[in-house]
Amino acid sequence: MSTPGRGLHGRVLDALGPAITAGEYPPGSVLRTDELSQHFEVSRSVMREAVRVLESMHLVESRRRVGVTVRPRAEWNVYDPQVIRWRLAGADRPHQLRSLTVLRSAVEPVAAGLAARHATAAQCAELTECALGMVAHSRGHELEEYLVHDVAFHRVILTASGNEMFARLGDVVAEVLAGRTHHEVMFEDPDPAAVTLHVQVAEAVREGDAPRAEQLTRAITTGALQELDVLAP
Amino acid sequence: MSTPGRGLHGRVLDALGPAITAGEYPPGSVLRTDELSQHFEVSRSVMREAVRVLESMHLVESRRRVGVTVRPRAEWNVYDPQVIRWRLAGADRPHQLRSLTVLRSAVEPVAAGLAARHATAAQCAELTECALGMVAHSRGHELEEYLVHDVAFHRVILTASGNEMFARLGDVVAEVLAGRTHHEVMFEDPDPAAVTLHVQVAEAVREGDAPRAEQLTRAITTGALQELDVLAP
DNA sequence: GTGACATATAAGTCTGACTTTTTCGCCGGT
DNA sequence: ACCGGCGAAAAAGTCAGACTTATATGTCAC
Repeated sequence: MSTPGRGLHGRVLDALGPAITAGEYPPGSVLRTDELSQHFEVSRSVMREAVRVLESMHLVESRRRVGVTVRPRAEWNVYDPQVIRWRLAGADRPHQLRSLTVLRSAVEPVAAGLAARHATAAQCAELTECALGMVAHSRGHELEEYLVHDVAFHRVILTASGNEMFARLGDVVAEVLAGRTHHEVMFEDPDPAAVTLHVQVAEAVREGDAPRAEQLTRAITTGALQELDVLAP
Repeated sequence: MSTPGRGLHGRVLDALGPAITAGEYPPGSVLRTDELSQHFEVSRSVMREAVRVLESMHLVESRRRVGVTVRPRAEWNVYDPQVIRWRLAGADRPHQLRSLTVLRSAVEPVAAGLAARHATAAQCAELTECALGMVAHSRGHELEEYLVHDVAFHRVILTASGNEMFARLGDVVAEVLAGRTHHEVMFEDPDPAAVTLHVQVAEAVREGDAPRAEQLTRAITTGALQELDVLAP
C-alpha cells in the first residue's frame, strides 16, 4: 500500500515513526542522532535525513547542543498520510479511528453536495457502478469485494466535489474503511440500510440534487459514527 | 510566524518549496541534486535533506538514475501547513483561499456543535471574551485588532470540539482569515451581521445548544463563502 | 523485431574532519 | 545570596570526497 523500503532512511522511518507516534518515546524525550545511527546501524547522513522528515511532520524538533526532542502530540501534523498510517498501526488506533470518522462526518456530506453540482457524466457513471458493486457484494460475507467498491465510491464523491482539499482525503477515508473492515468486529454483512443510502446518493448526485445528496451522505456518516459508538464505547 | 532559517536546508526549502508549488518547475520536471546543490551553493548532504523533506510532502519523487521529479499537483500533501503557506504566498492564492474556505464551511459547523457539548467553563469564558473583543473592534477600521479576536474565536471553537483533527485546522483558519484581511479588498468594517453571529455562537456553546451552535456557525461560513464569491468570482 | 547484455548515469551510502551554536557551570563582583 | 559575564563542552550542522547500487537506455546478436 505505502512505499516500503525506498532507501535506508525509509526503513529507519518505518521503525522510528511508529515508535514515536505510539508514545514509546514520550513527548519531551531527547534523542541523539549518533546514538540513533548506531542503534539502527546506519550512517549519520542517513539518520539526519530521517530526522529531517520527522521534523517536517512536526513530530520532533532538532536543536543544537540539546538533541532531537519529541514534540507534544498537539503539534503533530496529523493530516500527514504517513503519520495517520503509523498511528492507525499503533496502540491508539481506536481513538484515531474515531477522530477520522468525525472528520468524515463533517467533510463528506458537504463534498457530496458539491459533487451533485460538479460531477461529470463519467463520474456519475463510475459512482453508480460503485454503488451497484456494493449491492452485488452486500450479502454472503464478501467483505473484501464490498470494501473495494465502498472505498471507490467515497473516493469518487470526494474527487467529484472539485475541491482539492476534499479530494486528498480519499486516502484517509480508504484507511478508515479498511481499518473498520479488517480490525473491528465485522463478522456480519454490511448494514442493508447503508447500502441503500449509497445507491440513493448516487441517484441524487446524478440528478444534481445537492441538498438530497448532502443529507443522504450525512445519514451514512452518522450511521458510521453510531456503529463506532456501539463497537468502541 | 513560521520558522525561517532553521539551518541551511531550511533556507533551501524556503526557496525551492515556493518555486515548485508556484509551478515554476511544472509537474514532470526533473531536477538533479548536484545541479541544485551547485545552484544554491550548499553541499550535497544539505541538498539531500531538503529533497527528503520535499519528498515527504509528496511534492517530488526521487528515483535512481532519473533524478528528482516533480509530482502532479493532485498528489501533494495539501494539508501540510508549510505547503499551505507556500501556496498562499504564490500565484494561485485565490484558488487556495477558496479551497480552504470550503473546507472551513464543512468543518467549523460540526466543530461548533461538538464544542457546545464538550467545551469547558474556561473555554466558554474565552469564547465570549473573543466575541466581545470582536464587537469592541467592529467599527472604526480597527481591522487588525478585530482579526486577532476573530482568529482566537475560531481557534477556541476548533480546540473545544475535542477532536484533534479539527484542532489542528486552527492554523489553517488563521491563515485564511489573515489572508482575507490583508490581501483581499477589505476597506470597510466587518459585516455587523457576522459579528452578531459570533456572539450568538458563543451563547449557544455556553448554553450547550449544539444544533443552534452548528447552524449559526454554518451561517458564518456560508457568509464567508458568499463574500468570496463577490470579491473573486 | 525481440531479447539479452553492457554501459553510463544519477541517486544512495559511508566516513572523517571541521564549524557553529547553545547550554551549563564556574567564578568574581556587588 | 544574587547576578552577570566568561569559558568549556556537547551536540547538531556543514562540507568534501570516495565508493556502491540500481536502473534506464542503447547495442548487438539472433
